[in-house]
Amino acid sequence: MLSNTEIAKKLLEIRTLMEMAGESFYKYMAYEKAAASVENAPPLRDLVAAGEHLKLPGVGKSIGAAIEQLVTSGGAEQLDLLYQRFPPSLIEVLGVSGIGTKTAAMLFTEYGIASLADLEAAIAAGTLTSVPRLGSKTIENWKRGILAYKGRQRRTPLPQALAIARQVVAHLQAGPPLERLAFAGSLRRAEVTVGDIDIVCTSQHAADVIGHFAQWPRAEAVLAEGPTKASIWLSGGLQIDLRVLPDHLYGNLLQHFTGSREHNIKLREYAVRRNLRVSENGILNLENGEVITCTDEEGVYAALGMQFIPPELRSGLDEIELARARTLPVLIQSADLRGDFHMHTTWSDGDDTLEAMTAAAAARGYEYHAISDHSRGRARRFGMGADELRRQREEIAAASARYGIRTLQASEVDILPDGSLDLDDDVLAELDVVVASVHTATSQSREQMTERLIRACQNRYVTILGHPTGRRFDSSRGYEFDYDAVFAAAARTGTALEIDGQAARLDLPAPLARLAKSYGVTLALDSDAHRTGDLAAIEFAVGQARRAGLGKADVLNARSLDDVLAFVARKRNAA
DNA sequence: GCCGTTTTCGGCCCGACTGTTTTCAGTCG
Repeated sequence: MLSNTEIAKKLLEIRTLMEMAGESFYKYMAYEKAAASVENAPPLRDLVAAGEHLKLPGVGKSIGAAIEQLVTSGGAEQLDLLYQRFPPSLIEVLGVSGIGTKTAAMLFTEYGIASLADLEAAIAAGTLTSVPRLGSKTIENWKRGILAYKGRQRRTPLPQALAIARQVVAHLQAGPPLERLAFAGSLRRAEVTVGDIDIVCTSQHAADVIGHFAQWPRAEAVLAEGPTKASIWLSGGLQIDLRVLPDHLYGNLLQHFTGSREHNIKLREYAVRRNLRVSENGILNLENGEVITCTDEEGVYAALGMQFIPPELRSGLDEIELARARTLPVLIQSADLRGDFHMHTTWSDGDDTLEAMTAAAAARGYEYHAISDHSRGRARRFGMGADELRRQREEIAAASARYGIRTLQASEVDILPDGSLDLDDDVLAELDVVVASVHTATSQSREQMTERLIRACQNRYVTILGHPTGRRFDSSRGYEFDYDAVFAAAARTGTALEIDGQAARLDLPAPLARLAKSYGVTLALDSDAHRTGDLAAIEFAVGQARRAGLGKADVLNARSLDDVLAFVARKRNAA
């Protein structure tokens, strides 16, 4: 079963092959728009089953049919036809930076180059030296591009990219004077993974800033270097783009570089209908030739007659329509959070003591937090049973009093393969909060996993379902289950679903959190910290929540302690 | 191929940088 991301990839493949086949620009661009739409949509498998995929923006009759085929069979008629003209292996040639569809199509039809291996062989044999408009510099760039392609990791997880971005910023700030600087692109939109790092800044010394940037010692290569813009490559293939403009254009610049691409296209299409041309250089009034420049991003959206659109919502779905109607949701913010329900200590697999974690939680200004060490689980060395929990309770009371924060006792209890829990109900009943998670038997069938999770929701003591999909960037793709069935069960039983902010997880991902909200589910944003320094990972959970369009009312830990305890009690008493 | 707060037909974002060029096509974001 193909995931949304995989289907989006197939649509982009169709788009690329159509361009090579000489189809019209707008025809293949429609596939690109549809692919972006699919990325942010709820699971297509379920949409297609309900016939609702045709409601996705950019998906009409033709593309809708292709999506249906991809969902049911994993392939599409149209793709097969295109494969008759161009081999699938030609796609990898386009992965080489500097080679686009025109060049790839030319290399294939004129020189029979059908794969990356063919291209390497042709370069080595020198057969391309006689090709018109192909000089030695281009060939050298391709060689470098091939190396980068081979060494390139997949898209970089957001937390990792952010750490690198901060190092670049430190380098930039040590250079020529800057006025304002910000992360842009997918990093600012809090996408779960980023393809490259975009940074914008304003300065009166653009050329010097660019030069300083290009000389960053960690840069493996400088891809492009112009008067206002440069791109570098790090070893491993991550690309960093910097754009520098004068400060009075900061709003236009930030808006432009934050994207997404689809958001900008839609925004500009809308602007054109109002005789306005939007770019990073300002908003040009096509009627009177005046240029509106904006010192902040709010000004850009205001000039277009709409509400400010938070970066996390700029996906190109329906945010522009909502902003025009002034009906965008008011998104949750970090400052709204009053606590964190998921963290570990040295009582189980955490690195820091309960006291240290409590002090750190208090230092973040929380009203409450929950210590949720693991249950004993299968062969877990430090997991906690009834006795350990009882002893831990005394330590919690002492720490809570010392740091002036309400420390709740929780457990991250394993959901066993049959959906029962690793601790007995009478033990769970003594806890303030219960986070239930799947850690074992993750290869169960979709049906088994669905049953298992629903049964966990039905336990009156389960407050929160932890990292619900089980995916991890470093190891696991996660397990499959029927999202609709489980989310409906969570809503029905008053069980919250977690958005786990741990760097390797970010689970639930935003499209699923959005789906959960549509079922009326309450979400809990957690750090899943195993050391004091990781409590800040809750920010990543906030990012996903914002992408999902969640507001304060949707988030359990944006509520007061009394309201949280009432949420817990309501479920316990309802059963 | 998709879409509509002037349109169900006639539109469809915008600009920077590179290489190989005497004016621009291709690529990229």
